[in-house]
Amino acid sequence: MARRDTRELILSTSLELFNQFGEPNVTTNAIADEADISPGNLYYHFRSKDDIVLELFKRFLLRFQPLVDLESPALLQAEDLWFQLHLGFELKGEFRFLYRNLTDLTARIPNLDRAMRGLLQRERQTALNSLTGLEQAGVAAFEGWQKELLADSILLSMTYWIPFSELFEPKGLEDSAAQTRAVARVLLSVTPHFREPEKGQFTALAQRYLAVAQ
Amino acid sequence: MARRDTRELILSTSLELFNQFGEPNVTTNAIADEADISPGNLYYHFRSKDDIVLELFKRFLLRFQPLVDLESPALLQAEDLWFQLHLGFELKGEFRFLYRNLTDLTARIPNLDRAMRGLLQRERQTALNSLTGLEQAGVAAFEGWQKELLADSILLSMTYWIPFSELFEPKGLEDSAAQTRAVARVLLSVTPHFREPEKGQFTALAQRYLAVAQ
DNA sequence: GTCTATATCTAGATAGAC
DNA sequence: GTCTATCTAGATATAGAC
Repeated sequence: MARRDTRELILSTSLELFNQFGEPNVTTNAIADEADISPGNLYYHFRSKDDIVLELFKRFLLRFQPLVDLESPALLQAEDLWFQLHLGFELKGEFRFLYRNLTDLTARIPNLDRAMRGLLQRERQTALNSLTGLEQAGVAAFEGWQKELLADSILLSMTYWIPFSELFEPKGLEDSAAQTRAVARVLLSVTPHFREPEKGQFTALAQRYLAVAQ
Repeated sequence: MARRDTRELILSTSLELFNQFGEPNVTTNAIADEADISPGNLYYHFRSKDDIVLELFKRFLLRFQPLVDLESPALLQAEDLWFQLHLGFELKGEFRFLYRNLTDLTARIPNLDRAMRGLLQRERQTALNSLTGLEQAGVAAFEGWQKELLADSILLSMTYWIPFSELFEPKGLEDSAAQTRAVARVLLSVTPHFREPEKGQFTALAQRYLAVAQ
């Protein structure tokens, strides 16, 4: 097999096993086994297990980056924001092993720690910008620290919704219903700050989201 | 040393190390070392490492239970609810290692999985009851699924606030400021649904909470 | 109850032939 | 590039003396 193909095979197999069983519970031997290659071959392509994790994280970041670094959020329509949100949840679902063991992974792999911290900061800023955009468009009004608090609360949802929902429905994250519910939830945490008529409109929209996902 | 004392020493040492370094990164040898006893002695008192984790969880549960199983939440004043909330966050901070590795711990230890699932369900119910209490007291009004969504969102905060905040301030959980902020956050996620004059009162109260914790 | 010494096992990782 | 065989380290856990 060509050099690149095996490398890709190892990555995709690892991702699958990590997501299914949790990264700490998947050995390099198990990966090699599942990919039908030898352990030695795996270590020809990757220097270490952490190296595989890091490469997967890079792939995740490459696809997530465009969603976080929005150009002019203030100009976006509210609908676009929910769409971005949905894409984000979907992508995180695809790499959900990263979010199940965040603390330990970042503690173990310094490069991942740095990158993840940066990512979270940018996500928070993006959330803030979006709220500001809604404010400037006259759709919503926030007083005092409400905006910052809401941004944190959204970030918490975006970061831990996946492991949280897995506590209740262990295999529920494969279908997209849980992700849809997550989006609706975030949506409904913001609508109380909307003014009419947008308040009623978006509350109804979120309710419909939720109903579909039941 | 008396039988009981050594056992307690092992438990308290384990809790300390688990909280500091994360349970997966603490070996039984390290525990024995820190407690100034031999590894063999440790295994005289506990059959396995999981046994230690489970016993610590039981201790946690014993103290947390009374906070969850409130008798008649509808009769409680709003102030009492925040106080309960605060106590809960404090207690979870004391056993924070449990909440950093929830997924892996529950995957590894079936007994813990069952108990934790039950606990989360009861917490959710308590949150719902409290919101219903506020509703019946005429303090707040919720439409549609807002109440259920808010309960989930509160439960998410109560479950993952600790690991989440550790991502930003790795050593921040030892002081109680982060816990106070967490309480204020939950508080402020509910106040938008309050009616006046309680709305203004509690928003102000939460802001003061936050200011103190900065 | 507590120790020292050690068994057992499993993970990550390497060496060298092909 | 890929394999087989093996090393090494470190973790859980046990045996048996005191």
